[in-house]
Amino acid sequence: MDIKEMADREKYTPKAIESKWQTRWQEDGLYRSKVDWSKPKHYALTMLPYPSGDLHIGHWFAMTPSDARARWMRMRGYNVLFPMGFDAFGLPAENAAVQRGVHPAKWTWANIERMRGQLRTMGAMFDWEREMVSADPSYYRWTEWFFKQFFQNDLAYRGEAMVNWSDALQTVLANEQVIDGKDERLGQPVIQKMMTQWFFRYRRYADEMLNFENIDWPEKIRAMQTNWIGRSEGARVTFHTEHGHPLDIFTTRPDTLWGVTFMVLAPEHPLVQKVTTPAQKAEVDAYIEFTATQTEIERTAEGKDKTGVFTGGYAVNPVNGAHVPIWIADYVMITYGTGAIMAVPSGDQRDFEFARKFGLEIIPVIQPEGVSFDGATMEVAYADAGYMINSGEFDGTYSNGDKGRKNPAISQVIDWLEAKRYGKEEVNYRLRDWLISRQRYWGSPIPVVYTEDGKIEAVPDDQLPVVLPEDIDFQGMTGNPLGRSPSFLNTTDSKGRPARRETDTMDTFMCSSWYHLRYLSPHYQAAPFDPEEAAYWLPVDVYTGGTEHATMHLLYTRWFNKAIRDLGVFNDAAEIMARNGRNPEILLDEPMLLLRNQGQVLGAERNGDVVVVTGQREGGQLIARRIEVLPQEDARTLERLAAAGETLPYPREDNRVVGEIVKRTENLLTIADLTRGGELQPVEVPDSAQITIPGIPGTNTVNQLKHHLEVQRMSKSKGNVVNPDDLVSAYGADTVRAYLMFGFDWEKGGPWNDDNIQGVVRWLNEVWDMIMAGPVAGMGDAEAARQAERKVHQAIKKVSDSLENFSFNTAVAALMTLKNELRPLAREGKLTGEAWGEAMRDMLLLMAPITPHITEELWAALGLPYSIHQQLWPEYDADKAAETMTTLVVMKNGKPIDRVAVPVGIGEADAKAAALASEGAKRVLNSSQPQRVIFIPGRAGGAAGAEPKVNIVL
RNA sequence: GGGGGAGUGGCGGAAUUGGCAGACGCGCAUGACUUAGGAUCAUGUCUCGUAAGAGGUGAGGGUUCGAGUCCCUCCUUCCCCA
Repeated sequence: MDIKEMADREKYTPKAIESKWQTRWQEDGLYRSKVDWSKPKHYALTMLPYPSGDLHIGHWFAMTPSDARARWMRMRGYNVLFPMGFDAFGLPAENAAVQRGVHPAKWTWANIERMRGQLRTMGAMFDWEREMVSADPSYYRWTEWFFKQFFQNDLAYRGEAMVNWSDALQTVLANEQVIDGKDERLGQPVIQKMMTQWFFRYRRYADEMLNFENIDWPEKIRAMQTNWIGRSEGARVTFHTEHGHPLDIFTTRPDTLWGVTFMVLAPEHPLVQKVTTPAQKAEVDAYIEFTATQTEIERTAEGKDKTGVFTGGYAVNPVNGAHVPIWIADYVMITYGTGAIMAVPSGDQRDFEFARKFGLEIIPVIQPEGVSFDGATMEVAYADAGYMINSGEFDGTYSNGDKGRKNPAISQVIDWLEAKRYGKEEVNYRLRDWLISRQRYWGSPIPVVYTEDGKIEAVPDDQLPVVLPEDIDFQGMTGNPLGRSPSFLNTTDSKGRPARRETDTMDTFMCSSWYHLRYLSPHYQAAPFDPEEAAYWLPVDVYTGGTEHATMHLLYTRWFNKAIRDLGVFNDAAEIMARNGRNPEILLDEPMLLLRNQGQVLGAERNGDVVVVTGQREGGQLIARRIEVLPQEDARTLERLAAAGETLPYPREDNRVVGEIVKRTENLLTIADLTRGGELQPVEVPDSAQITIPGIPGTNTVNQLKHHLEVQRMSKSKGNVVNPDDLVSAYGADTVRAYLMFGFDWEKGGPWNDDNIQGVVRWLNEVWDMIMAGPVAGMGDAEAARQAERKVHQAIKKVSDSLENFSFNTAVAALMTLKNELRPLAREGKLTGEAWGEAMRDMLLLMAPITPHITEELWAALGLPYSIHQQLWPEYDADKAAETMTTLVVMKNGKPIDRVAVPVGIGEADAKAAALASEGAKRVLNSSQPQRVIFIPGRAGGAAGAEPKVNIVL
């Protein structure tokens, strides 16, 4: 080995060591996870990626901290399962086929291959032998099987429904996939269409899904799911038309029934034709036609102008016999409740606005004490607590503003309605059944056939999976691709007669609703999962991923789990569980016990140009004559001077503005003027203005001026994508991992920032140098050894607590602090070889989950036995972490005024005496007597703020 | 309009039960070593003040010996739902 090589060896070169250890770990099966009932299990799961072709920095941000935590659990003695796979069905593959002529399967598998390689560079402890790919027939065989289970047990049905149809995607979408009337993928308009589709009985588990008692999920997700399910308690009440047709409505406010002054039907309501009078018919028909062009969002937007048409018909209110006009209006949805509402304008703002617009009567029925409402003069609806009025025998009953039976007025009215048979108590949900049909190719087939006589038959189990055909031409075709494959389409039914296959495929959320089960035994043939594995590993202990799945994946997967539990799919596993002393009653109700969401890494912020604008004042704004963009260095210098409050080379002048462009709208610039303390200044740029930009010769235009960009999602078109591969080759995986954990609040995320990574680079270099330098010969010092031990144990506590709480940034900070503490001790030769070795050893162990490669390399360099990742987490010892001396903080009225060194655990009397004797106390007391002296004892652990305090109250 | 977050230095961000606000890091400043420095090392770095000291966590009020943390009012902002 020559000198250069030796020098290189002494430097930390991640590239050399990372692939070496990754290969070794894989060869040794270091991360294989096997059932072992003698050890406690821990199933850590992070949401699987869609194989779009390239790993994104967001994947690293989601996965590597989860990996660190899984590794930490493993070091604590848990048998950890941390699998990875691919959510491989979906539209992008099909789009690639259409656009580039690549078969979706080919495109998908090539991407998977590429992403596997990228995932490996993370150095995560994924057990690749448990990998699953949802587009693999060995996987979707069981997706189909689950569909059959649902189909055969009345959880899946074919139904006619108004669906969201995307012309751009040529398929229907679930409500969750439609945002503001547009599809969430392309942002193209979605229209309403009546179609026959496959549904799952999503509502069947609505109430159970509202219960989060036994799971630790973020408040935010629970709120979103609760909101999405939208349970409302109330009553169904039957009105009748004047012709005697029953007309059911659902209301959450039966206590306001006496205030009904009109009814509103959805334009699609079947009774509309029956109640419409000949005189109104033309107007009604025209309105119905108009409504059909509106999206649901447009129809229900709260601020919008109310529209509607009188049908000419009347309904009879059962509670008081009143005849009220029947209207139709687009804000009533045929899909919600009964498609008809009773309108109580005095108690509902939308009804109120409608009534005012069309001159309908308003009758107040709930009135707070001390107020007297008059329907003719009310200005807004009143929906809060009050006493019932104008309500017959219920007058004077108190309605407390609550919903459902918690409101005594509602409760009494419901009982009364039921006794009189006018209506009955009912619960309604916003949640609609799960629409799973997609008119696409690249998804799991729906294993049913249509017989000649129009019956639906499930494909027998021994014929599963129904495999996607290969002979599809994707280019230039519209409509459902499977319908174009005769080999697929034509089949036979159970009696051997010709039959036609279902050509819809399943929503990919179906695939991702059970992937955590397939990881348990991806090669198992007899069932979707091996009950022996399930009994041990289930449920998922920690699930991490993004909030964007709150009402979709995370709600679907809960539904799926409950449905298959009730179908007995878990029965064998439950039995084995019980035999091993685990309680299946609770453990199999929910798929994931604990959920945590990471935030999003956003594109880097971009600075705007710093400009010097001269021109003429006109009113508040400057009309530019000349705009000069400053070169980068000058701009930075200027900003630095301004930040430091120093004199700028440009004094403040009325006809000049100097600063960064923070916004530009057409020809109007907004500039944070440095000569005016950053105050925002509007600057108008006429075409005649002379603009100079360094490096761009010739005439420049206002369009070339760069304004400060908002922090935003990374995307190729915005040119702000951070490529993890580039980062890894520049810094190494350990640095990227540690930086992602250190530089952000993990649950929050934030804009990417290149500069801050330097801190992590220095940290790892210093750790490397410190250990490679070996112990420095010197006099071993007992106090120094004690100090090293103390700092190590304080770090054990801090790092453990941080990882436990997903507070990855403070875990890294604690490790950096430990390095800072140990380094002078090591360098000055104050530690014996033994004390040094112990401290380095523990420091590496604490770092191992976060930076697995460098720690493995240094572990080996210390001559310790392979592998560091099979070692136990150092045990925290509070005695060893304890300090002997601490700082007593002397305060005056809660503000620190002095500090005194005192022994840890100082008693109240001693502390007070020491405090009163301090210089600071003498000064503030000035020989007067304090009113009160309060002692706050120190806390254990050596954390900040744990010191004892004495507060002197003057 | 309803629900859930968030607001702390130039920046990313810390701060168990109310108990030294600004850990850790970036950046910056000064110095050292260098042919050189976008390397490394040392020191400093909330604001005002030469200092003693005073002030300080979006604004205002309250509870408390003591509030970033609890309560009330308001402002800004992000997300979800309508």
